[in-house]
Amino acid sequence: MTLRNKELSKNQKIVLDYIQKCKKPVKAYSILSNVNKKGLKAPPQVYRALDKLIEIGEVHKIESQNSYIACNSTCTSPQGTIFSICKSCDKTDEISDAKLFKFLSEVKDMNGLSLSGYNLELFGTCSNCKD
Amino acid sequence: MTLRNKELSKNQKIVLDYIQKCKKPVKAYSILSNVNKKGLKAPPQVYRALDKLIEIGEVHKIESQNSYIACNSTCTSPQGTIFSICKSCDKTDEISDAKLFKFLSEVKDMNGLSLSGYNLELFGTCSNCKD
DNA sequence: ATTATTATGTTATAATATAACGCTATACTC
DNA sequence: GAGTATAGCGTTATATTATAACATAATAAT
Ligand SMILES: [Zn+2]
Ligand SMILES: [Zn+2]
Ligand SMILES: [Zn+2]
Ligand SMILES: [Zn+2]
Repeated sequence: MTLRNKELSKNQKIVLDYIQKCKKPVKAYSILSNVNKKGLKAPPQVYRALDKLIEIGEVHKIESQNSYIACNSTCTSPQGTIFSICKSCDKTDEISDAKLFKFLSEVKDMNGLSLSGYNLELFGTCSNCKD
Repeated sequence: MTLRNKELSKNQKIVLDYIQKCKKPVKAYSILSNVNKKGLKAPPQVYRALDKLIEIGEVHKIESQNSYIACNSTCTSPQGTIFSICKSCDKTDEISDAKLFKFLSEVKDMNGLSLSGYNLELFGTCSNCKD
């Protein structure tokens, strides 16, 4: 049983289900208010679920937006993530460009740093907003 | 007169001076308490200065840490930033690897996104912490 | 000089995230 | 299966990060 397929707890399932239904990244307090009817009443319940889901790679945090998005399953490891983010409409996609992954993963001993992970956020305008 | 060399206001100078003195990224409220004696008394004064300094490229935000660091002057544009971050001691360096810059800047029309900027945060262990 | 723009000082509040505590469920191990 | 370790839950309170709003002052542009 991989980390990823590990049995999730009740709250973890509820939070993951909700995030997966969302097209766009969602904020923690928005998750909270949307799963309120499922019994989650306070921030720690959401944040604890998020911590676990992020740890096992089912969810990623979009750092520049303080928001959370479900992994699209194409990322090979939770340690390396790449996102394209539309500054106009917030459309956000996890990118699985092999060349980019390879390039970043091969950044060895950059500045004396022995690399264990990375996060790349690409900003721009999506095709829908371009017109 | 370039954007970068523009005359700064009093509060902007105070905040930039302080950030430049710091070896590591600093938090907004830490800046606030450290420039208190210079007359900045409330968060908006710091955040407004930060907004401007970030806009002109003198300061960058380390998104994963909610902290701020002075530009080391090697980055060509405020729109593309790369940092190496030690997870053990928070040592953070702005990286100016030409190949990496070039590679990222050439990510054209990734996922339909027309790129206007990016931020890459590399995590790992610095040489001091490696032992 | 008039006007537009930018910055300031201040109070209050919003938004994001964690500490701490007592309790419960589950897994492990002997 | 009893004992014990680990992970999760529910709850209250609080810490941390950031912005809204408003009145005033300084600076730049016409
Ligand atoms: Zn992923
Ligand atoms: Zn868009
Ligand atoms: Zn820079
Ligand atoms: Zn270190």
